[in-house]
Parts: sequence; structure tokens; C-alpha cells
Amino acid sequence: MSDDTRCPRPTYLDGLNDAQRDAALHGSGNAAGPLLIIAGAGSGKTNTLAHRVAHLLAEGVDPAQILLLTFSRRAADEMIRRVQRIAAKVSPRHARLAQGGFPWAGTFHSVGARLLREFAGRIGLDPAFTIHDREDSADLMNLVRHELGLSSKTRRFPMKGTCLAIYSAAVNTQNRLTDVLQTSFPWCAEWEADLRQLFRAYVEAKQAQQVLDYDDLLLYWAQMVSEPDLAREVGERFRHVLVDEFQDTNHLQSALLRAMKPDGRGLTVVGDDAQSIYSFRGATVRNILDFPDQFDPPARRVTLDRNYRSTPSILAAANAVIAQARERFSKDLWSERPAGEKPVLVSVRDEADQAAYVVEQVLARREAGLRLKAQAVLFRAAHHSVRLEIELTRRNIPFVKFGGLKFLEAAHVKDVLAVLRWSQNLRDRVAGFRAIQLLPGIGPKTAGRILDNLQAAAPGCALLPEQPVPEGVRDGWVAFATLVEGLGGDTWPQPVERLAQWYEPQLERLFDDAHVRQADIQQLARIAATYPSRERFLTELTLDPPDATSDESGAPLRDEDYLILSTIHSAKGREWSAVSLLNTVDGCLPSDLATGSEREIEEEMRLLYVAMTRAKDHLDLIVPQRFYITGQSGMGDRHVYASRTRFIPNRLCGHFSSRSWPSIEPAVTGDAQSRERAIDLAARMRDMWN
DNA sequence: GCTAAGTCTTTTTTT
DNA sequence: AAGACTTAGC
Repeated sequence: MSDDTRCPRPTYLDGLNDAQRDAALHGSGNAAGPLLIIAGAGSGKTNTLAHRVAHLLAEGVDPAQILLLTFSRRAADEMIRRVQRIAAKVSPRHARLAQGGFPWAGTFHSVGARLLREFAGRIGLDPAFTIHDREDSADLMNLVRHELGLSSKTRRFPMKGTCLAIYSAAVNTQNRLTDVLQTSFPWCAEWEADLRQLFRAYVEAKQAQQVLDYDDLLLYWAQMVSEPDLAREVGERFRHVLVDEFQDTNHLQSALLRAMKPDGRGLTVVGDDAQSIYSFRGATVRNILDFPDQFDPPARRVTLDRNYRSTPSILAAANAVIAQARERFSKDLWSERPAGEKPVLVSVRDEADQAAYVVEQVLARREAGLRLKAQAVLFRAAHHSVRLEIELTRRNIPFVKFGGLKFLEAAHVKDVLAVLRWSQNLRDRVAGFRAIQLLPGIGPKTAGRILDNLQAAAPGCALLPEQPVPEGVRDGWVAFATLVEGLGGDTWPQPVERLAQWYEPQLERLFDDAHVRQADIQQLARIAATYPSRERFLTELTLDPPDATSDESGAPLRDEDYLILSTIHSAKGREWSAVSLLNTVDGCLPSDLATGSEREIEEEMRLLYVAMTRAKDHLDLIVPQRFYITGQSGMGDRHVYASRTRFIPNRLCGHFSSRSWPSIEPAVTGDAQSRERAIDLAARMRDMWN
């Protein structure tokens, strides 16, 4: 018997290298033990996982038995597309099977929502529960906070966002409140007793209104599978559970995986500890570092360290940066591509020059034949790109921005959605509270009273127009109440259009830039029309919000060429031929707000690593020398000097080339001047801390 | 009881 | 630069 027949290698696996194939084929047959794939940046992770899924299909696993957990909806779609392409190579039957889709592919949160709706009856949950996004949750927290009288304490009580952050951290890390306060929010520790009371009331409020927040989607899921019978039932339904971006899962998520797959059989997780960048959301590198030894026998580990993306020069620099990290699965990425050019450290005077430099480079590369879409500008915080956005708009260069303020978070969009949500569920206090106050002359007091009345009354909304409101508002209120009552009767998407019509005068009254916002409302109506019903629209929008904001520059058409602007977090998993990183400066990266502990600083270092490893061929790290202080009157000249990020100390400079822009005139006075400035600089740096 | 104006705090990354 | 809270005025 020849080797070939004993180990037949299906041709659809031909494109993989040895390690990738090893991962794809792991545990062929039924006895697939737990598998950890450490997949470095650009090592073909998605491809490997997609092959593994296709291989499972080839072995006869039904797509409905595969639970595929990814970080974002977009990642899930991409994965499924690839699986379908590979399955087409296996056989026509498998192609059809894959074409039918994977019902259980998505984010932890969206899969959680689906499971909970299905099992709602058995865990005492209303199957029609609504889902609050972060801002809704913060609003509810605020409501409760006021009701408990915590806002009028003599010493200032933490604000709604902080309260929610503390609550969320406690839930996601599964730590005690005391510990969470101690480690992450020491300045709020004095409020522990009040916070505990607040959180208890917050949970009760959610339950009274049949509302779940993001954390609940995981928490209820975890609670559900902590019941042995349900755990077995859910665990058996999914013969295979595959988790992407495992380094960014939190304690709660790993607990829930373990509950479903106690012995790890059928469990595959993929990740890269060097790219863990979500600890602010409770994610912990420990999940991936400790994964193998959770099981007996321990999980098999496969490392993918061959990089197919970047030039060796870029990889060498990125490896040198991440080598400074303290704890990780050691791996250095390698590549067989030609060396390429070193990453460039570009020194510019200020943010205005930074924007000008980026535009010049982007245009030059486009002249050289590189499409805008193959280029990206990355940054730590969404507002870092403001200058550049202005410059791009002025120069008529189309761009799309990822990350930062979402379309759905804009006040006017939230207003319309609040009315729509309230019309669906009049007991939704958060939506109602916001919706009712849209009427001029009605504030928190009247709104609260109306909601109390509705709560007390029997379900059904016949009495809405009769609610007590101040005299001058009567007519407006009756018109509004009638509209809200009528929305349920219209066929979708009529309600959104009627609502938009009603909202227009409010828009004029509330905002100076009403016409810009009006465009967003129309955009919302267009998005709404792509959903089959009001219910589906409202529930699915919270979990899968549209990606990019429709900017004033006008959203570029799909087939048009445009430049990508993105926060580093939103750039996860993506790649471009040329990447420019803005503000590679201490204070921005690491962010001033994240230098509290060594753990936070390490995460900022990984952030730089993630940014660098997005680049295939060209990488510019831009270092503005000074920053103007915002908030000063008129054309103030107050500024601070910044220095290159601490993650690229001098001893690593050999991995980079350096340049200044605009190029320094070789004038005799140049040196003297710059030295004088340097002395000045040191004094100012000290002054910053006075 | 509502709104508008003024003061003080917080300020990132996202499902 | 925005949001939360307080205070003054209608």
C-alpha cells in the first residue's frame, strides 16, 4: 500500500503550507480534541480556518452543526465566502451545501441573541426582548442613578458612562466589584456600596422592561449553559465550535465555551497573543496563553509563523517592536518576499504638515499606479484624523473612515430610532424618555410622569393622546401621540418615512446644521428599507450597525476608488499595500489615558504592532514635533512638544529609515536655530507638568 | 416645571 | 469640545 493511499490528500488543500494543512486537518474524523492555532499577522489565518470548515463539510458535518464565532459581522461574511469558494472545489454537492449558508456564524453577541430567543421560554425570558446598545444602556443607568438620588450627593458621583463601564468590566471579567474598582477604577472605590445598589436597581430595571444589554447577551448565555442539561443540549447541537480572534475574548466568553465543550472536543480557537488589543472590554491575553492546559490531555498547538503579507524589512521592524513585550508565545514572523524598503520614520513640524505630507504621499503613490483603496491611514484615536479629513475634503480626495463615532450614535439618528422603538414597545423607558422629550415644552418631569402612567395602565396604547402635558404643548402632543400609535399599522418601511417627516421641523429647531443631518435621516430610511420588518430592523441594527459614517464629503459609491482612514482597532485583520500611521508619538501611542499600568502600556505596544503589520510594501510612521493646544481662543500659539513613541527607542532605529518633511534647507543658520529650539523644548517639556 | 445660560468635569479603542 | 449638573428666569 503506497503512502498516497494511506494518506490521501484532497486537492482542495493544495494551496496550504504544512502548518496550515495540519491545522485544517486536525482530528479528522470524530475525535477532534481541542486545538489552538497561534496565527501571526498575515499568516493566512482566515484562509486556514476557512479550509478547516470546508474540510469538516467534506467529512460530512452539517453546516448547522458548526458554530463559527468571529469578531465582527464582516469577518463572518468574509469567512463564509471563502468556505464557499473552497467547498466548490470539493464537489458540487458540497458547493450547494455551503451555498445554503452557515446559520450559526457571527459574533458572540449576535449568536447569543439568537440562542437566547430560541431558549427564552425555558429560561424565563421574554422571547421578544429588545437589545440596548451602549448608549441606551448608559441612559438607563442614568435614569436609575437619578431615581436613587445618587446624582445629588455632595461629593460628585461617577457619571453614567463610568458607571456602565464599571458594571460592564465586572460582568465581563467575572471579577468581584471590589477588585474591579481596585484595579481599574480606583478613583471610584469610595462609592462601592452605592454602585452595588445602583447595579442591583439597573438589573431590575432591565428585567422589568424585558431589555438586554450587550453584556447580558453573553451573561445569560453563560448562565444558561451553566445548567448541565441545557449545556449538554447546546453543546451537542454544535459538533464543532470555531472561534476566531480568540486573543480578544474575555473571561465570560471563555467560560461559556468551556461550559459547552467541557473536554474541548470539537473546539478550535485561533488567535495571536501579540495582537490582543481589547482589554478595555475585558479581554484577557490569559485566555489564549492558558488555553492548552485547561484540558486533559492539553490542547494541541499549531503555530503559523510564515507571513505572506509584508516585506521582510517591515516584519523585522515589527518583530523588534513586539520583542519588547514581556509575556507571549514566542514566534517571529518570517517571509520569503524580497527585502523591500525599511519602514520610514517621518519627522514633520506639526499636525498641519502631517496632513499635507500624507496627502502628498498618497497622491504620489496613486500617480505611480497604486489605487487609493490599496492605501490606508491609521491612527490611535478617531479624532486624530480630523486635520487630514479637512485636507482630503479640500483636495477632493474621496475617503471612507472606519471607527470613531458611528452613524447610529449621532443624536438625530438616535432620536428617530427612539421614537420607532418606543412605538413598538411603550414600556421601553429609555426610548420613551428620549422620544417624549423631543417635543418642545416637555422635559424630564413630564416625560417621567407619562411613562409612569403607561407602565401602570394595561397593555395597549389607547390613552396615549390623553396623557397630561402642559397646556401650550397639547396640540403638538396629540399629533405626536397619534403618529406613534399609528406607526404599528403601516406597512414597513412606511413608518420610518412618516417619522422622518414629523422629525424634520424638530431637526430645524434643535440643530444649527439641520440640512447635513437631514441627509443622515434619509440615509437611515434607505437602510431601513433593506430590512423586512420593524422588528428585524430594530434588533439587527443594534448588533450589526452599518460600518462607515456617511460623511459630509458624501459617501463614495461602492465602485469608486477611495482612501481608507481607520482607527487601529478597526483595522484589525485587514491589509493594505501602503500604510501611514499618524501621531507615532508618546501621548498618542501610548495614549496619555492608557499609561496607568504596565499592562495598559503593553497593550499600547501591541497596538503599534498591529498597525505596523497591516502594511504589505510601504510603511510610514509619522512623528509631528509639536501639537497645538486645543480650546484656546482664536489663533492661539500655545503648543506642546512631543517625542517619538517610547516603543521605538534609539536601539531599534536600525530597522527604520528616517527623514524630515518638508526637507530641511541646508542653510548655515539651520543648525543653530534648531539647537536653540531644542533648549527651549526641554524647558517646555518640564513646564507641561507644572 | 421647563428652558437657557453658566460652571465644572472628562477626554480612547468597540460588540 | 462635549456632556453633566446647577442656577436663574419665564
